[in-house]
Amino acid sequence: MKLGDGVEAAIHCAAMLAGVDGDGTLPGNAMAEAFGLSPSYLLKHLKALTAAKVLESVPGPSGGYRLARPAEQITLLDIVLAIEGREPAFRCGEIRQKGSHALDPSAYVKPCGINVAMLKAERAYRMALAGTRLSDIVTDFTENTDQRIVAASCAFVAQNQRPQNSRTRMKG
Amino acid sequence: MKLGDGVEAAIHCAAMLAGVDGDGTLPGNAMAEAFGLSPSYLLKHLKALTAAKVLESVPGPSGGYRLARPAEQITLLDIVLAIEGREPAFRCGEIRQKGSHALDPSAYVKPCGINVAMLKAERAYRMALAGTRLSDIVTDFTENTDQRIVAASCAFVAQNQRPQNSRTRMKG
DNA sequence: GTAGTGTTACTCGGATAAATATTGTCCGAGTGACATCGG
DNA sequence: CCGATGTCACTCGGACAATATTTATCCGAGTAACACTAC
Repeated sequence: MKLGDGVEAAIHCAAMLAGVDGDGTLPGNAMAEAFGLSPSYLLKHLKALTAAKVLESVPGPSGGYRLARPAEQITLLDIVLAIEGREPAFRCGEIRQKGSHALDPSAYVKPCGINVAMLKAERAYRMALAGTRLSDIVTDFTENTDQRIVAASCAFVAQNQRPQNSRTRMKG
Repeated sequence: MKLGDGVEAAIHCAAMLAGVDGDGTLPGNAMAEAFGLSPSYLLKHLKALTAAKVLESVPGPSGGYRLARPAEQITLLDIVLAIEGREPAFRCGEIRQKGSHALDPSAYVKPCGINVAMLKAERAYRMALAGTRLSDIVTDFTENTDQRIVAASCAFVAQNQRPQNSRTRMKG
């Protein structure tokens, strides 16, 4: 029951990407530096988010990552599933029919009650994650966070974002 | 986000232990054989359950394991926490202040909103687990399972349980 | 026949290897920007 | 001065090690039953 460490990084990056203007992008390298992570490792997770259609990637200079859809349409569940995989945490190994006194397979047509209970709990977990949109995270961040952090984050985004439409970045 | 494989075994064992008479015990060896698991490995998890006060262990011949309290007072959450550990799956590494442009620590007094959201979801998960008692599992098992399985399980328990009060087991 | 005693076999408990998943790193493919060259 | 072109640097993407966690195993400590002996 240990959630991968990359989930935290993924959500932070997604929240930061929600702050870029228009369809501009933010390089993974900049985000890694912003959060003190090894760039190569963060790329691994950003790649997973891209494969899950949560982010879009733009190659080449002035490339980077961008949200694949508005922050209102991205939930924490999307991000968690993209990083941790879509299959449930509890996988029933059907050990009830693995024992030495196994019965005829026809006896095991009904699902294992333990599996049902565990999956029910996990469904509650996913429901709670699905109920939190990325835009909620951003709103809560801008409202209930020390304004120094908000200002610093906005400044960082403004300085590192790469506009995509016919404009080059200004340096320094 | 992968739940340990021992959780399934632990719940099955606990449900089986709920079927022993009085304060009789069931050896871990028998349960391992019943579910086709390696005995030495199952002992590890049973030990964890014992340390968490979910089970009680009786050493010596005619010893074994027994529920530490009635099945109505044991929830799936107790078992899961005993096996997987009590700390939450999502651990906030506070990467927001690990970056290169870290601010004064006084800016980070308010908790990270992402951490709050994740912990809220996990609380929902634990609430669902806490809402399912071991007695519910047993009831659902006896009512909504093929009676061949129920009969086989009861027979196995009756044959392998060790009465604890001044009576020795009858063999064969 | 009954009580005491020593042995034995069975139990759980902790410490120790193997396997797997996660974490971390590196190198290669692709692309747009920049400088250079020609008109 | 303007446009085309070649080079370059920066990006993401996938393949490759190191570490941590989980899984599996073995051996030792403890205890109650059993057999034996003495009374």
